Amino acid sequence: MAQSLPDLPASGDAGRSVPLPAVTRMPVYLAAVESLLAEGISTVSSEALAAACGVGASIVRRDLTHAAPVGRRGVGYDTAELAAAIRAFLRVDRARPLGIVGAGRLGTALAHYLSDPRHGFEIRAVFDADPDRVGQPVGSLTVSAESDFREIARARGLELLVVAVPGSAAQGVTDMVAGTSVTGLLNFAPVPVRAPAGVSVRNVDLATELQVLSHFAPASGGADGEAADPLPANTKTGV
Amino acid sequence: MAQSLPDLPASGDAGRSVPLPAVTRMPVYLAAVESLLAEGISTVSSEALAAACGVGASIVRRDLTHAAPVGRRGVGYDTAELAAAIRAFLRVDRARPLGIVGAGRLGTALAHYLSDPRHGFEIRAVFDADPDRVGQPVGSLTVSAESDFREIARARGLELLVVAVPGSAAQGVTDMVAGTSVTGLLNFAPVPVRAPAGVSVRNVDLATELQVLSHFAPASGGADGEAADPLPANTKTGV
DNA sequence: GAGTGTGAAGGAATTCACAGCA
DNA sequence: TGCTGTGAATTCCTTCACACTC
Repeated sequence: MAQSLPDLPASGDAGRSVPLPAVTRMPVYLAAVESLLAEGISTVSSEALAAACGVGASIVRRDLTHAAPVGRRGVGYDTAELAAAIRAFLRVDRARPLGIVGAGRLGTALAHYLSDPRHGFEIRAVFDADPDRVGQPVGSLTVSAESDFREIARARGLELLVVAVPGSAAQGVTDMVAGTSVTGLLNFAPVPVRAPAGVSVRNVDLATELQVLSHFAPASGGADGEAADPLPANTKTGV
Repeated sequence: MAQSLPDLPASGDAGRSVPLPAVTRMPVYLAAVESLLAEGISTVSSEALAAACGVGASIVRRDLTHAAPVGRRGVGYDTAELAAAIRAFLRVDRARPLGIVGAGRLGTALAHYLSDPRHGFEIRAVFDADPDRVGQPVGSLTVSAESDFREIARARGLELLVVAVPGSAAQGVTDMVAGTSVTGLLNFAPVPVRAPAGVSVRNVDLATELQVLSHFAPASGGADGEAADPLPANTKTGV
């Protein structure tokens, strides 16, 4: 390192971006801090937080200086302040308008789960391509026709979209979001999708998760010489 | 909290372990290769596979030498052979016996989704603590009482367990698996669980995933100076 | 020539260790 | 003294470039 050019690392980009692994840990911290808040605890140390989240203390400190630098030396972090800072970092300090495409079993399960406002989201629409499902109730909402997506997305200001449709339909749904207010897409369909510019995509394939787990889980009763290395601690998101 | 202690590095283990990021990419490769197989394509290059999976070609080669070293120089990878090798690596070369705890909306949705044998799993039991749900059908199975878990798990040789119960019940369910044939646990409850020794845990919290996505998805229409760095490509599992 | 396997270089994230503030 | 914030060291993963095989 230390080549001739001192800085100017990311050309033109002012981007002081937080490492992705750190971002994925923030919701874990947030959940832990909210739990402390609920118990009336007003201060927490990096060590205590680390223990609650199953990570090292120094990584907690580094993460928080990146994303929520509200610690006080010799004291710790004020829980209320820290929770607010993390929520702001994750942009869930206001409930974000959310839509779900696919009113099948998975889609409706997600709709009910995410309707808890504590998660930071507000479900404003559920769509389905099947005419039989359109008009059916899901929680306090009514299923809308997928063909009305663009209009409704704009009208209701949807910012995030959960895609819970069959794999064959996923790319089509993804293409729909171009030019709408949607800037993030959580894809549960078991196929990769290419998103329009300006839209972030995160894929969550349940079968994939299980297969990864499967690798680390030996057949039991196995007196096979195979030791099967352990899964390195808090893998994956939610610790 | 983490499950297994951070250390205890599989003592005595000669440890030639594949990097975790590489493991998480294997299901993606597998899906792509199976798709090629279905098209009757019998050979694939690292470059072609990389393009299909949205990663670099050299990482594909490195991953495959780690986990499925079946390439032929100057030729490429035989798709059938590669698929078999990856399945073996992930231990899904035989359908793995799987149980689901929690027959609520999410649990039943997962049950139906995973009942497709192509994923490499065979659902052998669905449990619930609610007596009203016990005896109800889920697909071709009948919901069993959670209190019968240990007995049924042993009898049916369950190796993996999907936990789809409320957060308050997750640790209790996790504790149940001690001493059974279950060696892997996929936790959907939004709380960290500590697993018994010898059991790998992977947490998948849907709210967490959305919060991570939320960070990368700016409020639309935003003329806010905030540029919001883009999500670094194929984050998370499925490509 | 085509394309894998791999040492070596490069970069990113974690961990260490301690300086600095309350 | 207690605990955060942070340069420096370390470890891990990725990328490069090419030797080697078909």
